[in-house]
Amino acid sequence: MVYRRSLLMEERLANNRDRILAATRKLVAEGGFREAQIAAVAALTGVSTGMIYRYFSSKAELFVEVLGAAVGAEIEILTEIAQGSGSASERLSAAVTCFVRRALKGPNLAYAFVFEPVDPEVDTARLRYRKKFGNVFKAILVDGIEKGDLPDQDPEASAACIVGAFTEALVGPIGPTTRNMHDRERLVESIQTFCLRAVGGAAKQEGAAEPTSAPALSSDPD
Amino acid sequence: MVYRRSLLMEERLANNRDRILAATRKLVAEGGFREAQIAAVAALTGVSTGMIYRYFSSKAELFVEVLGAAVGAEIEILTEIAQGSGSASERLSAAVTCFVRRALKGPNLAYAFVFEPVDPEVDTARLRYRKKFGNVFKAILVDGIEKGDLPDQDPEASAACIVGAFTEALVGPIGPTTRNMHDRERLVESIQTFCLRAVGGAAKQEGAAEPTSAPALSSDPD
DNA sequence: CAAAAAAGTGAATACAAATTCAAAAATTGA
DNA sequence: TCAATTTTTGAATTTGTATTCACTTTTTTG
Repeated sequence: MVYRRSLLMEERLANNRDRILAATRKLVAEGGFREAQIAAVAALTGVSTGMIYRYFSSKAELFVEVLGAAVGAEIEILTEIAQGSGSASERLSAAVTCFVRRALKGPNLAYAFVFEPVDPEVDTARLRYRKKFGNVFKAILVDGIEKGDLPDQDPEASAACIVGAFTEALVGPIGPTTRNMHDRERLVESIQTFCLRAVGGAAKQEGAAEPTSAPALSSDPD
Repeated sequence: MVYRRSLLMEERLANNRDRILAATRKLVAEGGFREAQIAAVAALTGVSTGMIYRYFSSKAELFVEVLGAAVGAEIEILTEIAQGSGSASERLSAAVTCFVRRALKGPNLAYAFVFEPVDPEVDTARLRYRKKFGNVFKAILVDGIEKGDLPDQDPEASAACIVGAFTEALVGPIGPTTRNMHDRERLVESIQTFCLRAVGGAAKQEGAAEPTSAPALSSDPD
């Protein structure tokens, strides 16, 4: 053989993959999964449609990976908060606030990731991810209940409720509507209070934790 | 003209329409919107595909109508509870419990109506309906806040949170999983407690209201 | 019954997008 | 530069349904 993948080529391939992912992510952020057709992704990436299939075996796989990356980043941030110091109530407040704020910053992407209908395969993945979000909250709850910080309750159910609560409260605002900052913060607070009270936590504690790590639910990952 | 629609024919037409709706509903209940293709609906109804288009201008319209009917029935039941006597807390508990129980009875249909991805037109309708559910709860909250029964809060946001909470908590159980009665009732209670506490309501009051009207979130509307 | 009109049929068509694949371009090492 | 090999291309194919429409059947009334 006279051809063996050079290092340079190796790099380019990896680079291509990343560019495809980035393009998909951007399209999803702008117009939801709906707008991220293979042809569009290819065009934005600057390659042919066939190329996409060299890197991803199907559109669903591509989507799942994009979804997974974005969600993974969020989970990481939340997990950090969940494992931080402070009472369960404080951590819960911080986590909810953090998630909601970030979602409001990248509304389209958040909508796509949380709600937008795609195909079954992607939806299955989404369900898994939602569950993951739930687990972060569940951990906080379990800890709080154990320490007597929170009243006894089914942490599984409560965690699901929490995820559902802020998620649904976001659907409206998350749409094309561009709310102003004031409204947003008000919403953040409403949701936070709701969730905290829901699990029987102590009254809120403003200005807790909340690391300001890299944005992930906004279109440009700079 | 030598032909004018007789009363009998009029009836048959209306009957056909209903049968199409019923067939669609049944298919959705069994396999989600996914399984309710025009061909399948036609077959189950016992008519040709072309017939469907005599009664509904598109599949989306058919779906929206099915969705609307089912949701409308639920809304009616909830509204009755919301307008009933009793404290806001009691009515809220009753409404949540009622919805969750009914959803658990017809899991597939509930899933389809609450979550299953279809097409944009249907999804838009679904959003509207979700909002409607929210409004029922909002009414209870506003009333409760006014009467000093519940602490001050943004009823809009809280209502959305409530809908999101029980909805999300249902997703898991709503799947193919067939939980037993005990688990179910436990879930119902967890959700109810969560929601009630979330809005700052008084501790629950077992066995309140809950009219046992006709089932609607179960496949057969007998 | 016969003609007029509507209801009903279902094979053919339209369609939108994902996926493939034969050919073209690019890369590599001698 | 050349031959071997891989990467890339994008038009053609596939796929799965929704939708249409020319035709058949039924209904109605004179």
